Amino acid sequence: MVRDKSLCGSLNDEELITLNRIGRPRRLDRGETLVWAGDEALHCANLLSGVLKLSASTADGREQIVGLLYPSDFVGRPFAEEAEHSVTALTEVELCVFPRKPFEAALENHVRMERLLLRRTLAALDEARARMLMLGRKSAEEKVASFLLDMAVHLGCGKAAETEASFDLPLTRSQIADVLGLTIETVSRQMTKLKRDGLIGLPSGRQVTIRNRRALRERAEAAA
Amino acid sequence: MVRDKSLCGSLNDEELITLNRIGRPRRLDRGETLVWAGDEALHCANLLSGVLKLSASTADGREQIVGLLYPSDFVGRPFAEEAEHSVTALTEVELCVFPRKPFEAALENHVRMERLLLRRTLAALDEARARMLMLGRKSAEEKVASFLLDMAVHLGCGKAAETEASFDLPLTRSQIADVLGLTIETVSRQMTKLKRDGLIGLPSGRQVTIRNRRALRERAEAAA
DNA sequence: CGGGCCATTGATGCAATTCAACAGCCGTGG
DNA sequence: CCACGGCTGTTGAATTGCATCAATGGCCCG
Repeated sequence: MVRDKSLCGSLNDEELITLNRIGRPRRLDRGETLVWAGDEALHCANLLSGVLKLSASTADGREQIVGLLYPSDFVGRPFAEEAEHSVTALTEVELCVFPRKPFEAALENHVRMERLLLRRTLAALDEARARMLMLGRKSAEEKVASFLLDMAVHLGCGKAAETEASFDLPLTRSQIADVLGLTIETVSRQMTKLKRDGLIGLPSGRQVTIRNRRALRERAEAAA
Repeated sequence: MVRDKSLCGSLNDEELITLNRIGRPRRLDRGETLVWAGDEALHCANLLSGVLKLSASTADGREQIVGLLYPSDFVGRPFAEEAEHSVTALTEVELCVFPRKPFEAALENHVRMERLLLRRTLAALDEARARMLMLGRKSAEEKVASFLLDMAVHLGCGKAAETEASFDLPLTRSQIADVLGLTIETVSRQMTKLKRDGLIGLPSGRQVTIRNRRALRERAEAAA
């Protein structure tokens, strides 16, 4: 099913053979990191299952998560010698890893792959920019509300328009804070506020139930 | 000189002919906007001279500038029916505009153009993510210092390592605030602080002199 | 049972926003 | 020519949203 949307998917047989020749499966445990920012960029990959975080940090250790990757997402940065961001598993993760150089060569030889990657990169750029609006201009409450709605969508509890939805957050409070540019405490406080107001339920640590999607969307304000 | 780095540049003659057939020159005055967020995405373009801002805003009107475009940068979003961001001229601007559909067709037929666009998009994504770190994790002073250093680079006063550099900001204080996720007043205060401390000079409204690049870099903290 | 994590909650502090006043600059039109 | 209003930028005072500091409880695992 991942194959349908992934870079490997929607390739023809010949292209698939090429990719398979250079790709190797790999598993990561929760917390393991595949790439460290600043290291030589040796690999690209396709995410098959699980969730990855893409993070950057300041010289003095402040961290910002600059992207979350879900199954079928592309991992890595072709054409760069050095990795700009760290890539770390938030859950157990399965990848299909390609050494970067051969992968780049494959891109050159298979126009459809390159085309596909271009479209994904353009989409990723749109998403990054939407996040810039959130980081720069939203309040803590708006950030947390948007985040929860986002998670619901990505974890598959998205579409069911106005029914309740429950899911398990793959992130700790601290990681959520790093996504939103806040602190642990503020995230926690905003979540209990949303709970007090009946918009969400927090049965246990990582579990979230969206009780009133419409109202939550209102608190997320801003442009979708 | 723009041709050297632009999408049109580094194309061969046959490709150039194709582009020229579909592209038309266009001029924008300071403040004119080429594309409105939410409108149908009709055009792509190459920026020949001047500076453009790319901006997003919340439902209630808060604005965030999500990117600045300089000569030779690519403008627009191929393969999207609707524009996600507004594109507005910060200075007088010259563009080479392509209707989106024909441009997409040209991409399909000219692999090297597509390849070039992919690399640029990947670079833009890196830059957007660097900005996310800034928006989420830097203090007002760090933001302003980084911004000024950035501007120096983009306006060509960049390289001259440790000499003084002067330039004219193409942005008003309010626009700088929209880049940094701050308010006008905070930007103004931080700039006069940097001036008081002797790191920069502010001869007149829009003019800036970088007096001590090294110290300014220290205040910008974080990762470059 | 004890020691890590993780999350929540309260008290306090501070950086940035908000509200407000004012000065310089410019073009317009009396 | 100068008076005027609009726009940009600076500065001050008050306010506040979020960070910081600190304490506590739950949970898992050794």
